[in-house]
Amino acid sequence: MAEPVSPAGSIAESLKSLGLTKYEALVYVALLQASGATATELHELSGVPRASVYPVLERLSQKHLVSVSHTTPKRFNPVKPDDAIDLLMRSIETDATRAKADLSRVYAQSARPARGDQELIWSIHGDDQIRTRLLELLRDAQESVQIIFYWDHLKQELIDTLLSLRDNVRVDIITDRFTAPVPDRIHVTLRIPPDSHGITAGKCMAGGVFIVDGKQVMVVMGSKEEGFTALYSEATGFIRFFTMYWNFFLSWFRPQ
Amino acid sequence: MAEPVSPAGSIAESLKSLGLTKYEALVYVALLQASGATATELHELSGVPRASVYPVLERLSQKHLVSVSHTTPKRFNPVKPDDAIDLLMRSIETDATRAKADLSRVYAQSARPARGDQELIWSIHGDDQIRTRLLELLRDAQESVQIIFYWDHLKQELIDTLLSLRDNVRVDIITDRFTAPVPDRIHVTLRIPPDSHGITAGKCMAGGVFIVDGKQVMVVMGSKEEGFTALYSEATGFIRFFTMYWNFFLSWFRPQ
DNA sequence: TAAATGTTGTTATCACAAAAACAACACAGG
DNA sequence: CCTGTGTTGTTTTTGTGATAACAACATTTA
Repeated sequence: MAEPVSPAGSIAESLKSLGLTKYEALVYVALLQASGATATELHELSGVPRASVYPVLERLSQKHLVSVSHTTPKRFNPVKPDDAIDLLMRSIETDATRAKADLSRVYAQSARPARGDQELIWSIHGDDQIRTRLLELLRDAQESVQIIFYWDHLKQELIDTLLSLRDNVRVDIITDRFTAPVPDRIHVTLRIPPDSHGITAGKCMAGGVFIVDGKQVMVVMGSKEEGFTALYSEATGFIRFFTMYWNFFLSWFRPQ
Repeated sequence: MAEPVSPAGSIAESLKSLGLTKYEALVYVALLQASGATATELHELSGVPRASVYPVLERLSQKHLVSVSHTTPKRFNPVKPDDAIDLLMRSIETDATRAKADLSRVYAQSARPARGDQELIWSIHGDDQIRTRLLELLRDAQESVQIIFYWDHLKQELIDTLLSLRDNVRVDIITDRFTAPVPDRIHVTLRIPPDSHGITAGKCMAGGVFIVDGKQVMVVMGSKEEGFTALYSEATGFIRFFTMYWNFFLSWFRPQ
């Protein structure tokens, strides 16, 4: 008996992040399958204890997700799922925009001193966050950008950003392959890393080193499976290490 | 000392509906005011117990809302609030669309028998839900629409819906005033209800009765303050009662 | 140098509230 | 009578909130 791709449990998970509890989700899903059902029917269909069905439906009613009949036994009708989810989303969006406004105000007001990033190494998690910070970093380049690039994603976005730099910013890229057409602005050097050490820089591995103006370094590590982690630093030791690493790559491995 | 319009507590409320806990919200807000702070500083700024700051920041890091330094003491940096909230919203939206798809499939698949609404009276809560169901109801009118209308909102939307009906559907409205220009299609009768019984049908009260084809009735009650409640029924007794009510209004009160 | 002090990061423990799960009861209708 | 409904409690569980204690390390002080 093949389970549907999204069994009730999975749906419940999605609904929970919209502010519903497990029981609320289960009962609502059950009610969709049996509009006009009684509390007992919903209990049987959803597996929720019968006594719990009543308070749960009360909450769902207050959230405007079900309507209730005035008969005995009480019968219940679900709000159409599209309307229901739009309703929940709208409520969340309201909070989101308010939060965004408030937080931005707080963030802008806070005196952010030219902070002592100089000696620190920062961990950044989350693909989006890494992408944002990376492009931000590259956009601010004044003199040079040095890149070691074994990262499948981000090709086009990266190039676009690099091309938007001022003309006097020198851009060097070391990579194993570069499928996209490469404008003249960007100096590309092909280098194959040694795959003798077990893991090839294939699909399972990805990463990159980005050195900006010889003053800022961002290192991206990870794989598609586990997600990415990035390190960012302006610490001199950190920069020295990865500049050396970059030169090492440039001179050591065989050109393609 | 005047509190800002949105103190930290209020912001925390908004953030909670985006999936953060109280502590996560407090620490994040504190961190916005002091980028690059240490755990102890955040403890002092946010009021969150120092020991709790570490797991909280760990969770925030997993949610990609902060980056962490590798120094001792650890220092933390917030993701910019716009990016952070966009990130949270995108995650929720993903769940929402998946839930919508799944639920719609469930809802469509469920054999919805020509359900025995006939003897039931349904309670509907929530302004949006009431509006949706009401317009839905009116759109399906085949022969006649009878309305008692003491409801300030919904004027234009209501008229638009009524005008979209087929020509042979007779539309009668009883109301105390009708500010909008009334097309010929709609027969409007002005009746002032007795205001002797205490409450006038003024701003504090609002309501309406909608009888469709003499077979479906929706009654909307409530006030702007407490929100609205609606009753819907196809029960013959219910319909008889409100049809009588309608005729009563039409014949009893003095014309304006 | 050695003891005292303070800070950081970590762990364990407890309190508390909401949700989940179960038991019991009054009551209506057949 | 019995069945099923609606309601009321009570217990268990879970996640969060809150406090205390501890080891590791650095700093100060005698």
